[in-house]
Amino acid sequence: MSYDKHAFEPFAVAVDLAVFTVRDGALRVLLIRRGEEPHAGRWALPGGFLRPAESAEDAAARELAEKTGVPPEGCHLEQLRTYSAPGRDPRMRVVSVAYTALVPDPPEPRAGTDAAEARWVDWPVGESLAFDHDAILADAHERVGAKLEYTGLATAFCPPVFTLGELQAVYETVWGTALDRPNFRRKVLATPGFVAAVGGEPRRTGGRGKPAALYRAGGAVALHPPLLRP
Amino acid sequence: MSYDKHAFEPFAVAVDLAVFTVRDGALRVLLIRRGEEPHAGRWALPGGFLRPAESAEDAAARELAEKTGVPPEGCHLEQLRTYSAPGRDPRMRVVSVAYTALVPDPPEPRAGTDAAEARWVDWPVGESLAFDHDAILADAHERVGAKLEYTGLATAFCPPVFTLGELQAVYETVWGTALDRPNFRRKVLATPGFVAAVGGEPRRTGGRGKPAALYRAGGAVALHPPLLRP
DNA sequence: CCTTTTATAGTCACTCTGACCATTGAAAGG
DNA sequence: CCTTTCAATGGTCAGAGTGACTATAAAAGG
Repeated sequence: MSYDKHAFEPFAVAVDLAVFTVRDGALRVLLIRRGEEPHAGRWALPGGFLRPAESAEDAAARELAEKTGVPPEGCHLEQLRTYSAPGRDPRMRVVSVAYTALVPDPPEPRAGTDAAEARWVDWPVGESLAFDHDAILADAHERVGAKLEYTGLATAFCPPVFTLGELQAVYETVWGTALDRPNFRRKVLATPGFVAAVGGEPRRTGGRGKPAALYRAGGAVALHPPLLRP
Repeated sequence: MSYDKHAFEPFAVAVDLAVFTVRDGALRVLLIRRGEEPHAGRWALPGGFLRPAESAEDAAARELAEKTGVPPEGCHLEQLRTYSAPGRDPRMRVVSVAYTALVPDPPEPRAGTDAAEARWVDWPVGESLAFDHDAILADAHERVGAKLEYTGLATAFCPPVFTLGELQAVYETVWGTALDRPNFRRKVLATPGFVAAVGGEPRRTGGRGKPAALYRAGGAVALHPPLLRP
């Protein structure tokens, strides 16, 4: 870096969170309704400013815990990209580091001091969001869909123990396409490290149909071969 | 975002550039030798602070043009990620948005006012870089290697018109592995939009061996099917 | 008991891939 | 001039992976 002999301007640095979950076969995103100007009354992504001794990762984890009540260990949190257009906030110059989070079982969100309301909203969101949050959310969704292909990320949407049907529902919900069940099963089980069978062969019953075998995340970060979209 | 009712600290915001090129079968990265403290005399990534009315993308394009003399249209420039650890700069709190750039034919770099020296250095760099630039550079290299698999990015390393041998050399150089020439050819030509044959069937002669047919970038951003690493 | 529903097993044709071998066309060297 | 060398190009072949599809198993609900 070349700070020397160059002036620099101070900026406000914030984090914005695109928090996704899958519930009842629908993809949902956590939004807050803004209580103050600008954009009062409109939906926006949760977020907040960095504190003096805090990295953007720390701030994102803190905001996630504050807004959802989910501990940072229980969910996937990943930097998306940084948005820095000069006019993106009408009040002042704000550079925002956006994060994508995936949570398995969504508790009811908490409205913070700054938000009139916090809620899980079905994707795609009907109305347009505050600031440039439409673009951030679209980028986040695209990233999640792409990462399902070549990483084991889909298990982050699932509880610790899940069935292959639940895992398939994650793919179908995020991608918005139906998948062939036997073929999905074959690919997942043929990919080393994607899922691991739960010992003792317990099965989930209670619903309709034949009881399903249970699996947990296999710990693999990259899928070989990848599970490509149709 | 939830600025309201929260204090916020001012930060300095900078961009750092990981500029790669392929020359003589070697992957090279553009580095500057720092002229001032901290880390005076050590290699670092080129970069600089955002100006008041400038986005990070604008600042990265400006720095790239200043340091390399390459016009922004002629090369690939893409945001990598943002580094914001509190102690990453000993002088003050600096949040840096890192960019990866790929340039085809490297002109001699210009030493800026802040750099004692600017040079193309072979990858991997022997000595450790200033600040957290080792981590940034490693992340950039990993990203470039991954993007070669599923995007047509490799053509960004090549001149406007190139041979399949040159394209293959890009893959081999970035990945550090040898590829089978007939198979590489088959896959590239079978991937729609990756490359387009130059009309009139001209061929490049002058070197050893049979003259090679010429191609230009096909304009495809995503490769279907992808060209996976061995 | 019979139907519905979901999980699981298996088949088959087609494509893609990696590992090869063969040929072509130019330059280099005697 | 002829031979060698070298890279580009064309082709083969077996095995893995995939999509489409059929069949069976095990539960719930009437």
